[in-house]
Amino acid sequence: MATIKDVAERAGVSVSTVSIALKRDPRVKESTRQRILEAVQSLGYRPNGIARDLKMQQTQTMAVFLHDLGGPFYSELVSGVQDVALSHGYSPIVACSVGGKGVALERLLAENRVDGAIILDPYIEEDFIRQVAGPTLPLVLLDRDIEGSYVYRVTSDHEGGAFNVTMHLLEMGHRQIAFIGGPSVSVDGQLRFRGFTGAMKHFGVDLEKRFMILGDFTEQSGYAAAQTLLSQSPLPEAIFAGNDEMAIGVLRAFSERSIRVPEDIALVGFDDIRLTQHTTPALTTVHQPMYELGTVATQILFRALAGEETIAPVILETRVVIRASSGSRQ
Amino acid sequence: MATIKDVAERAGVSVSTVSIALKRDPRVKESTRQRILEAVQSLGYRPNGIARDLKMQQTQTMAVFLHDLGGPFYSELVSGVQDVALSHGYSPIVACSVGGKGVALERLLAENRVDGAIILDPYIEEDFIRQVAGPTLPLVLLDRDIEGSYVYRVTSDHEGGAFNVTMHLLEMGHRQIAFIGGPSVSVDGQLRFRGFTGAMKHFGVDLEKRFMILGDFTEQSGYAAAQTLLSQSPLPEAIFAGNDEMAIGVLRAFSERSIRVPEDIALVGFDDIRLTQHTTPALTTVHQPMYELGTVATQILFRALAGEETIAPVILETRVVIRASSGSRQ
DNA sequence: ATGAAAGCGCTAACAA
DNA sequence: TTGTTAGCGCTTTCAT
Repeated sequence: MATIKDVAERAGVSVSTVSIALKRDPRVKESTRQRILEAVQSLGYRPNGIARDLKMQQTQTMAVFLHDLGGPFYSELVSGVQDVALSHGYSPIVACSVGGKGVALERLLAENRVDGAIILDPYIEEDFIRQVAGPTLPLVLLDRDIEGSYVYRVTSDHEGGAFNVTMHLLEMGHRQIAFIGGPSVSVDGQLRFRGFTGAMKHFGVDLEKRFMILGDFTEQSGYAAAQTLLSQSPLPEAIFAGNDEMAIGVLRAFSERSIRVPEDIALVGFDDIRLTQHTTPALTTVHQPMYELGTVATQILFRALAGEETIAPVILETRVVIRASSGSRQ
Repeated sequence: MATIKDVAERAGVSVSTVSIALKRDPRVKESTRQRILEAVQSLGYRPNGIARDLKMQQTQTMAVFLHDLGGPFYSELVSGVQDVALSHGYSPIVACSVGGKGVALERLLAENRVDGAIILDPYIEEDFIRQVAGPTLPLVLLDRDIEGSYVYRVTSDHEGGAFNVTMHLLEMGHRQIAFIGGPSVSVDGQLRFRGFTGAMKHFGVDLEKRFMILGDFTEQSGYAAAQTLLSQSPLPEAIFAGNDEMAIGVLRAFSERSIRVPEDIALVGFDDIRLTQHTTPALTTVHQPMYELGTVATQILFRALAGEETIAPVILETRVVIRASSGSRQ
């Protein structure tokens, strides 16, 4: 691999001349620039980014950490990030935080290989985040509730969305409503539950303990939750699944037992993943503005990078999407 | 940010001692190691990965380039990559190759910021790939047909899969079969077309020009293709959409016009994305082993990194998944 | 068991 | 307009 030194020798100039010539600095004469360019060409020289990063003490790179890439709307989030990052001359890279005790986390965050990061992963430990964040590494957390310096927050209005979709069920006349929750670490799961209970209280409806089931946001766990519900009749009149994945699991369990949605029981989810439009019946759910989440988070990251220290947490609006699964008003 | 030098001073030893002590080298006495560890602790020292990368001339990091992260089965691919990479002490990072003329591409590949990469993107230019690949940067291409040194190839058997699923349609008695192709740059699209024509020829069925339509693998283009077909009756007896996305577009167009699948017309896709199980009717398609694609590609990358120069291209088996959309044999 | 010193490839202040 | 030089933070011989 040719280095800048090789180019300098070949062109008969010093390294510094090559360095500045390559950034089209007008200080270097056009004729020498040409010679340098030829040397670059013939040697197949490409600058070593790592050396530059070390010298410059920054990488122009930011990371997005996702718990698993499979998440159904991550692509939109990442587009949002990418659009903003590129406009600042940054390239975003995406890494999964799972696997091998977070090798990628260590390597990218703890070892300074990126200038900042956006994190959407309930499982990354709070201590680690606090430790690693700093003036040279601002961190924007999505759907987390951690305070700390150089730690910023953006979230969707999970509570509001859950409140509204629960109100929708209540307005449809349902009272016996089951809730299938997410894993306890997930703040968004907790907020959705708060929204649910809030609406129930608002309508003066008591919660039934046996209708509160814990899942883990997987289709599997939705399926299991439906089994649990089925084993202890009578069924509730409606189910609010903490996310669409679990709602789809419920749907599968019900279709196996020929229980009709929404005729026998209404069902709503949360997230508005693409699949919800294609299930039978199509699923009523709550839409999160994922693209915007990405852009807003990235904008905050750049403000932090620019030196702004305190930035208020941002909460983005969600929107109830009514489809067939919650029944039709007659 | 504290550096190794700060730690050395604080602990009253030399930089080199700190360096080796930190990798638990037995040469350094336990008592000094303790002192060093304390210094690390109190200064909050974390090694600078970039400096190490520069010195070591490698990053222990590999990249996966995807055209867009949204791709429905990328997550499985990435899991496969991750599992193998981690076992080699590497962390994979994922980057989108689109946007801003491939800033990420430049930065990660051309500037040595990763030790190797896996590329799944028909749009990245062949020249760039050839130029950038080298002994210090092996590249594994998925679904591409580029020869070059330090360029390796893995692909699913698109042609075989397409052949088989077309045979399935033919065996169901269909003869007038339309094909909706992918964008011309995509080798996999071409191979699927080859498989299709191969099966048609095998059955001695002539292709009708008006039934060959070009799409671009988006749902949109499938919808448009269906419109085209509808505008020039009679309809074919079956449609082979080059991928599931387009098949879903076709389905949408047909449902709007109340054309029944498979009663009025049979339909098959390709890829076996998750959605195909949930469409109405469920979609017959061809399954690609995405996880395996990831593991195999990564293994090849590490063989190349270990010095193996010529590695034969690998082709992985695909499998026809028969569901309702292709009709039932009576 | 520890330290001194060179150097990875680049940039930028300062000199000439 | 170009060259000299120092140094980014680390690892690693080679001395001691």
